Amino acid sequence: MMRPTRNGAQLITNTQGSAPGTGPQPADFTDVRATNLAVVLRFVRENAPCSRADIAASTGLNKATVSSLVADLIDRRLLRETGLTENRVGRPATMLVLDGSPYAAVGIEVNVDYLTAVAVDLKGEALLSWRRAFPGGSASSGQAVAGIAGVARRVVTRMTKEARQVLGLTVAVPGLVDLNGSVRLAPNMGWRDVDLAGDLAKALRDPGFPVLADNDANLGALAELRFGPHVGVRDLVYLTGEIGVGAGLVLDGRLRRGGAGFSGEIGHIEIVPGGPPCHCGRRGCLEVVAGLGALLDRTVPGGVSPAELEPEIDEVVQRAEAGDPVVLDLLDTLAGNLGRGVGIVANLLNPEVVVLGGYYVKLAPWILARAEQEMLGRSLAPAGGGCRLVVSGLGYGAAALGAAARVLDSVDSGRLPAPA
Amino acid sequence: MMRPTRNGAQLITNTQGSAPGTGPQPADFTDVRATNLAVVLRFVRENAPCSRADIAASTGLNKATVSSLVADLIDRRLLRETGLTENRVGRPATMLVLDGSPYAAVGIEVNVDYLTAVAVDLKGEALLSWRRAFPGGSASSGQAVAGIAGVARRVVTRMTKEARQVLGLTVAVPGLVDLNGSVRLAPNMGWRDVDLAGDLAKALRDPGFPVLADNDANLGALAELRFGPHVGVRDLVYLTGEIGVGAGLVLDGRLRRGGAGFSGEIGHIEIVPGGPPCHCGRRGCLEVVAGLGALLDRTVPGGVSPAELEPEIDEVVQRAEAGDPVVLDLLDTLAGNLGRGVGIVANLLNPEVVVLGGYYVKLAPWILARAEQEMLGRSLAPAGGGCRLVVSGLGYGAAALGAAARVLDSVDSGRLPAPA
DNA sequence: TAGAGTTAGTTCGTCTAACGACCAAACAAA
DNA sequence: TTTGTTTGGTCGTTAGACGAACTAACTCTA
Repeated sequence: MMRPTRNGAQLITNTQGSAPGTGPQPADFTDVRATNLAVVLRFVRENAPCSRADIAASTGLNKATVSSLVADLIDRRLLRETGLTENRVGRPATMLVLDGSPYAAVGIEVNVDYLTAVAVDLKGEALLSWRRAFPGGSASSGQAVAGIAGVARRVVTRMTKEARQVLGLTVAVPGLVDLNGSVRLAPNMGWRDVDLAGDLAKALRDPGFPVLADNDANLGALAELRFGPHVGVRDLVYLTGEIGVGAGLVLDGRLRRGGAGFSGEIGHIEIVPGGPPCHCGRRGCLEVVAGLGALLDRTVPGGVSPAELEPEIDEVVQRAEAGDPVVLDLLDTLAGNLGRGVGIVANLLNPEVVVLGGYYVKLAPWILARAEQEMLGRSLAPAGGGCRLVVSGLGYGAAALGAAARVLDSVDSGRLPAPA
Repeated sequence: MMRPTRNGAQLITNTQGSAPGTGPQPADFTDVRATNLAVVLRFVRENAPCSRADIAASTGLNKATVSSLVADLIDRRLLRETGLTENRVGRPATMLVLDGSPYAAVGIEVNVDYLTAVAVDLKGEALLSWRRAFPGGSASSGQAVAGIAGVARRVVTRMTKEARQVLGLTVAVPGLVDLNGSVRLAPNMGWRDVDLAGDLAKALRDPGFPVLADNDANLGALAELRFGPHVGVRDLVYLTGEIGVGAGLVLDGRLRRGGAGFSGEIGHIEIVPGGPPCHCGRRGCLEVVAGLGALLDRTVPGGVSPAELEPEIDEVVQRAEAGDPVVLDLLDTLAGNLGRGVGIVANLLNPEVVVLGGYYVKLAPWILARAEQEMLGRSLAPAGGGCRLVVSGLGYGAAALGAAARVLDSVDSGRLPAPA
């Protein structure tokens, strides 16, 4: 059991949604309550099933306070009492778990050719997982928003039928998304200045829950943090492995989105000066020397179509498994370039973990070791500053899952649903 | 006057010094008090002189609460009442200012050839500024620590003579400093695994104030944030311009040190594959293509000695001013390479500002425009994602100043001296 | 089977500190 | 002088964490 770890020097800080430059906000008692409710909620999430006494002992909160907080969370239907402990000395404890049934968090990932929607309960367990073709690349942004809204409505209806209240909806987009959830630039989608979060909220007509949008890599990082095997990790970088390459940065336990929300654009860092041309107009970008487009261009005859990405990757995997020297060589080169990109991240940010997502997962057997070696060789800090390069276990749905995780994060940081 | 900006969703978060992975700490009333004391202190810092009524109106705190908080801060000798307002309708207000006299924050920067010590008061005004030769590169780490301790003792004695209490001491080191203030690697100093903060605290024999150590670029970033013209900026990157090049990262308003404390090592990112060899064993590092060593190697006959850096830079400046085409060409190349490094930072972190420090300041007329152009041309986000490249106005003492700022930051975030 | 011991959770009184309402003080303008 | 305005303090209220005492419900032991 954990020991109490109270610490005298704490400040109440606004954790989300505050305008930049407003400075720290003063605190009052409701903030104390919100903080402690969130502490208990998170403790139960990580330690369920557990008793009130466990919570008190581990958090350092007073037993009476914990009882009050738990009662509040039960009122809000966030926690639920389950059975009693048995065969133990002393009074049996009533165990607490997260209540999975009353709420849902919705995440949607849009991409050039497909759209993924997931809903999870408070525990993070999947309630729904749809994947369907979506003409994101060819439709106008207005049509795309309408399509997303349609899917969102259907998800919400489904959740309502299950008697669940939707706590929020987040959309993951491959592109630059500003801090207001407006897509400033999404080259693959052909979007520019689309107020996705706003338009979607309008299309859903005052949905009664927050609608947000963010970059797919950012949300992938959140998914790793919540659903991946990274207990206690506070500095993590997630790399998407699609046609493009993007990074999501979690530093000191929170997503860092940059001044305008455009952080993580690792794909257009120059890795090979004078290298192959990139659609962005420059040459040798990480994306063209370590993304999947270039790999497929050279292995699959007739060029790459986004809609056929998965079978084409499978073909690469098959040829690699068969020992095709051309493919193995290309993968080794890709791994080297990827490792150089990871090395940049390791030197600049010193994360504890860099997670490879997307199609990198399938290619991991042929690229992971080389990329890690390359990264370690380029890190100034001994042993890469403790940085590990690992493969995501979340599969393709990471961004959508992260979008849902974004909603749960918001709950975990104090935005609780009102009591009934 | 600012408008009240209370925000319902706040959490009390541990702001510093907590072990990683311990998760969020519960809050009690003392945290509310500490938070609000810090809010008032910071408000007065940024708006002095101001009245209690101003504070209440701008922060949204209750007038009665503000009065109580101000009384507390006056007890602690952090604030001081100054005169009354005149010629205004209504009762004249008693104005409040930071009390500059009772405290001092000490910062020391060590380098290969020199040592800088500064002390500032609560307002950030300089009380003392020493710069002296220091055989950091040639002495053993033990001798160096003893030397630093000697200087520190003299600074403390001086402050004590002025009847000031030292609130803390921070040492800036060019190298990898872990989260405990232990220097893991400082190639230029020839140090490895030197527990600088610990040894120094020991040498000062229970000094009664915290002794910390951190990387010079990190502390330079803090100096810019506090003393530079960057009001409201929450995402800032500072680049040191010495023989080596390091970065200090401020993201979302706080220094981000990475998982082990080794963030910001931009100097050993490969910028020119197959470029000139670097002392780290690799080639084409930013440090050798945009640092000052390479520049001086090619402009100053007979190689570079750290002790002669300043006059040698001056010679470069003179030759540039005279229009020496060789020097201008070298500076242009350096600027291009620097811009490529800044472009990486802009793409990955999307800061609002990148500040060039150290000797880059003197070279700015010949490198700033080119570097900025290069950065903008490499940023995926339009207009560099709003990133500006500017020159530091703080001069060479930035790291020492930042070390002192580190102490003030600690006060600003709630670690207040006890009342008398 | 009757304590004795142990653990869980509640009740109740205390205390901290923010808040709202009110009030006196001190000025300018009429 | 009167009126209005602004400042800053007092006082009672209130939210909510905390500590101690208490009850509940079990196991263990004699």
